[in-house]
Amino acid sequence: MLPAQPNQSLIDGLSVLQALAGSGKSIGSRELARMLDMEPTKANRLLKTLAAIGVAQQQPDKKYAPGPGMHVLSAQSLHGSGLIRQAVPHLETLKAPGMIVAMGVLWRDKTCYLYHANHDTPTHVAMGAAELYPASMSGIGLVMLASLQNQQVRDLYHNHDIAGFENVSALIKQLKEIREQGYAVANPENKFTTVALGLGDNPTYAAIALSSRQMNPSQINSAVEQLKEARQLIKSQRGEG
Amino acid sequence: MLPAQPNQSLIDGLSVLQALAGSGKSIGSRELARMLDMEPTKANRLLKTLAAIGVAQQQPDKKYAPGPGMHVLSAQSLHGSGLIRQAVPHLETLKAPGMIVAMGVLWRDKTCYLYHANHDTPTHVAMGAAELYPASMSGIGLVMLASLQNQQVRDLYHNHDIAGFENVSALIKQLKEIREQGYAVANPENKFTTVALGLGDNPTYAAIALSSRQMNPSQINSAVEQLKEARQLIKSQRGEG
DNA sequence: AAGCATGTTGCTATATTAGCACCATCTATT
DNA sequence: AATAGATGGTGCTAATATAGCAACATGCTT
Repeated sequence: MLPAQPNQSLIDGLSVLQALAGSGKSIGSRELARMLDMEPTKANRLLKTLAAIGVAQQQPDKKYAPGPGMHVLSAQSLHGSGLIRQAVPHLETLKAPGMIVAMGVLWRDKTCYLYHANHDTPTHVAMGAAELYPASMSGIGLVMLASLQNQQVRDLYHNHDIAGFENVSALIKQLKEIREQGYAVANPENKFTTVALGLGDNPTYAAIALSSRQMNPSQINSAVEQLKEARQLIKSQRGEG
Repeated sequence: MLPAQPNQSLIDGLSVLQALAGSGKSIGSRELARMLDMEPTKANRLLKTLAAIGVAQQQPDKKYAPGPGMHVLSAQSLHGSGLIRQAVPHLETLKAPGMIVAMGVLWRDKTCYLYHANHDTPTHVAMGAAELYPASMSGIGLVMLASLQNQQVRDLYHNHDIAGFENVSALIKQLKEIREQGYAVANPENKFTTVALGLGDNPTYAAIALSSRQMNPSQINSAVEQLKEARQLIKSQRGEG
């Protein structure tokens, strides 16, 4: 919830930072202003401020790219939360041919993968995933959505379409089911089945998932058990157990 | 350089974000205010703003911890720059018993390691390094400092002690040498020898290094050659070659 | 050369933040 | 149980920093 006196400049600045980090290439200030529907002067000043503190850097062609500070931020947050360090070893034991192992968080109405691997993906590629996928169509996203209150979900999708669902009520109905059974099953495109489980309660800070070609009920059960075991191991390593 | 109209709120907000990411534990607003020498109301409002957009999250005890947005930022910047993805495979080939392989960037007057491994460090641990070390005492830091202009170095250490050097002039003298020979050799504590090489020119965005117990001149040469080879491979993969 | 897009700045009305005083809540101490 | 101190959080108004127009310099394309 917003404080009594939210800092709008910080919010805008971080939008710019996100856009810069997510774009994957260098970007000019007016171009970015259009992307974010922002006044160009403002975008320019925010970018230049980010560049001054090293989080962005300005290239010879005057466009802006992520700077060393962004890597520092990234490395420190990876390290600081300990999530990756503690979870990855256990995720790697779940690897198997034909099976995708993933960990992710909810970002607005998207799932952001922090780890995404099949059995032969090298670790550094798995960790560099960062793909964004509609939350309502991913197992991880559904589990994370289920950890929110219904009103928060309604706000999130206020005036937006929900990929894979007719309307908010249909989504909320499925979230109720997920809360009851404690895990989510998703079938995007009816080709892959994903089973997902949340990590941590209040707040659920991330979720882990197993995915493979069309699973039958007994395979789903087995995936749930594997995920529960991994969750337990991660929990105890994080000192929550 | 700062723009005509820098955004102070954004600068302060990112200091808070950095502190939060770097602290490794949850932190209260007054505590953080003291750390950053900031007025407590301000710190509180910045933190709550960060929490509202998901970059921080408030825990049941009301303290603040890094939130999912920070992981998103981290994952996107890791992925977006491509640095890790493109460099790590080549760094891993440099691994050898007794040898430390590292990649890092300059952050203010510190070296921040993005990758730090000996021959048996698992990749996900190597990538979660994020240690901060005085730049003037690390090979990577010296190489990155050498890529700055002397005046920038002076500004950086204005009114600060320089670990390992008597004064700025002594440091600048060594930087000159590094620029001439194209690589840095550091001997912190006279126990380990580190050889480091910069990646990219104008700007030098990162540096790579090999480190082991006391190297003799021929070992240093061999390390330089290995690093040059790795740099060439990384460059061409990044499309700079 | 002309036209257009871009990065950047100066300027001032305006919206936003700073920071004090204050409240509610929690914990530790008496 | 009462008290003292710390904390997270808010309301208020003076003081300040930002918004956004207009404008300039520069580079690219036609």
